[in-house]
Amino acid sequence: MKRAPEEKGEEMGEEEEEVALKKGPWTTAEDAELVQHVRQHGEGNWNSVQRMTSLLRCGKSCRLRWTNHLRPNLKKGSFSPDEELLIAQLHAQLGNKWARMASHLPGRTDNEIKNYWNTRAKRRQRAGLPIYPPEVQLNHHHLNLNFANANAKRRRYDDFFSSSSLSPPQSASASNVLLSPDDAAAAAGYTSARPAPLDLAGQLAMGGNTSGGALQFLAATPFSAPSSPWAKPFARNAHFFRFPHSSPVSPTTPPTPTTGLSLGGYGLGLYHAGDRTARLFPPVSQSLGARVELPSTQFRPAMTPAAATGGLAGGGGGALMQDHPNAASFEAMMQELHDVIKTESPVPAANGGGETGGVISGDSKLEVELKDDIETLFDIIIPATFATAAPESLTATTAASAPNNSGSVSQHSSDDQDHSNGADVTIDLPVLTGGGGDGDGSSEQEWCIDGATCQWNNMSGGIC
DNA sequence: AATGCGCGCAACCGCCTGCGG
DNA sequence: TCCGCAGGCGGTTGCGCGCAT
Repeated sequence: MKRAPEEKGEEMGEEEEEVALKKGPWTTAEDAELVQHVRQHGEGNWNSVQRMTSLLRCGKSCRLRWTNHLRPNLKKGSFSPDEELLIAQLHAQLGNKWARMASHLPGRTDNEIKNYWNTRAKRRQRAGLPIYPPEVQLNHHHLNLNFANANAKRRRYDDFFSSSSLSPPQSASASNVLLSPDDAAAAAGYTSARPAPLDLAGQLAMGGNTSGGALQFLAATPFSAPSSPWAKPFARNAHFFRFPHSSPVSPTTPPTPTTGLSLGGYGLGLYHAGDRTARLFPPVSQSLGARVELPSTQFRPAMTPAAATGGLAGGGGGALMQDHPNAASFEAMMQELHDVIKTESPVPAANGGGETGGVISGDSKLEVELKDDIETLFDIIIPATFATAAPESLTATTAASAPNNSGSVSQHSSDDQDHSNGADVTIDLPVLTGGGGDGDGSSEQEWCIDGATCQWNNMSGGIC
C-alpha cells in the first residue's frame, strides 16, 4: 500500500492532484459521517468510503476507526478481573493472536487487548514478576503434558502458534520457572480473592469422578455466571452451544437437535439438526483412564478424505460412537462441524452485535466463528479441565492402563499422522438418544448471556 | 508552579492473505 | 499462473494526561 501524502507534510508534486488524506485523531464530525456511511452501506468496501463521502481518510483508517471505536456494542472501560484472567488464559494458549483473543471477549477490540497486555506484560516484566497468573502456568504445565500431540496436530490445521512469537508455554515457564505456584502467586500479587477461573474444570472433573457424576453439576458452573467470561466467547452463536447451568443433564436428556456443540452435564458434545442422536464428550475423569472417540459420519453421507484418514487410528473415522474406534482428532471434529455447517447453513449468521455483514458471507463467517469457539473449548476449557485433575495421575496414565470406559480421557502413544512425540488425547463419546430442547434454532437465549434472563430454568426436560 | 517521566490509548505502518480478473 | 486490490493482523509510534519531584 502506498503511503498517502501526509497532511503536515511535504509539498505534493505538480502532477499529484490527489487530495491529501487526513491523519491523526478523528473528529466527531468525521465519526458521524463514517457511522452514517456504514448505516447506509454496511461494513466492508472501506476504500469506497473516501469516494462516497467527504471523508479524507483512507479505507484502512476508516475500518480501524469503525471497529475500534464506532461499531455498536463496544465495551469501554477497564477490563474486569474476569476479563483479565481470560486474557491471560487466552494469551497463554494463543500467544499474540489479538484478533482471535478479541473474538472471545465480546465488546473488546484486538487493539484494546493488545495495548492492555503489552503494558501489563511490560510492567510485570520490569518488576521481575511472572506475566501469567499461577492458574495459567498450571494450565501450561498440564497442557504441555496432555495435549502436546493434539496441539501439534492442530497447529497444522490452523497455524496454532505464531512462528514469529515465543511459544506461550515457554515464555510462561521461563518467567515462572523458579517459583512454586504459591510463591509465584505471592510474588505476582495474586490473591486468593481473585476468582477461580477454572471452575468448569472442577465441575467436569468431579462429574466424571463418580458414577453419579452428573449430579456434581448441580453446582453452578462458570458458564452459568451471568457475566462469566467463560460463557461470553460463545455468545455470538449461543444457539450452537449449550453449557451446564445449575442443573445436571440427565443421561436421557437429549441435546437440542440442531447442529452444534454442547457442554452438558455429561461433558462436551456435538449434535446435529435432524439427528436425534448426539455424541457427547463425557466429563473428564481424574483417572484419565479411558479413550475417546470423536467424529463419526453419521451426520453426513461421506467422510471427507482428510477426516476419514487423518489421525484416526483404528480406522474409526466413519464409525458411530458405539464402535469406539480408538481414535480422536480435533481436526476431524472441526472438519466434521465444518462439513455440517457447509451443507446445512442452519441459522442466520448475524447474531446481533451490530455486524452488518461485509465481505465474509454469512455462512463462512459463521464457520469461522464456530471454529474459533470450538478451538476455545479445546484450547482453554478442556485443558483447564486437566489442570484441576490430579497431576500425578496424568503422568502415570498409560495407554495400557486405559480402561476405555466412557467419561474419561486417556493418553496413548501415537505414531499416526504427525509422528510427533507425546500422547494423543482421546475421549469416549457415548451415544445418547431421544428428543428434547426446543431446538428451534431461534435467537431465544438458552443460556445466560450478560445477565439476560436465563431460560434454562424454565425449560422442562431440557438441558437445564 | 514548572518540569520530567511513565502510562494508556489511538492511530499508523508494513506485511500477509484471500480473491477475482 | 500471475497480478493487483482490498481487507486483516500484529507491531510500533506518538500524543495527551496524570503523577512525582
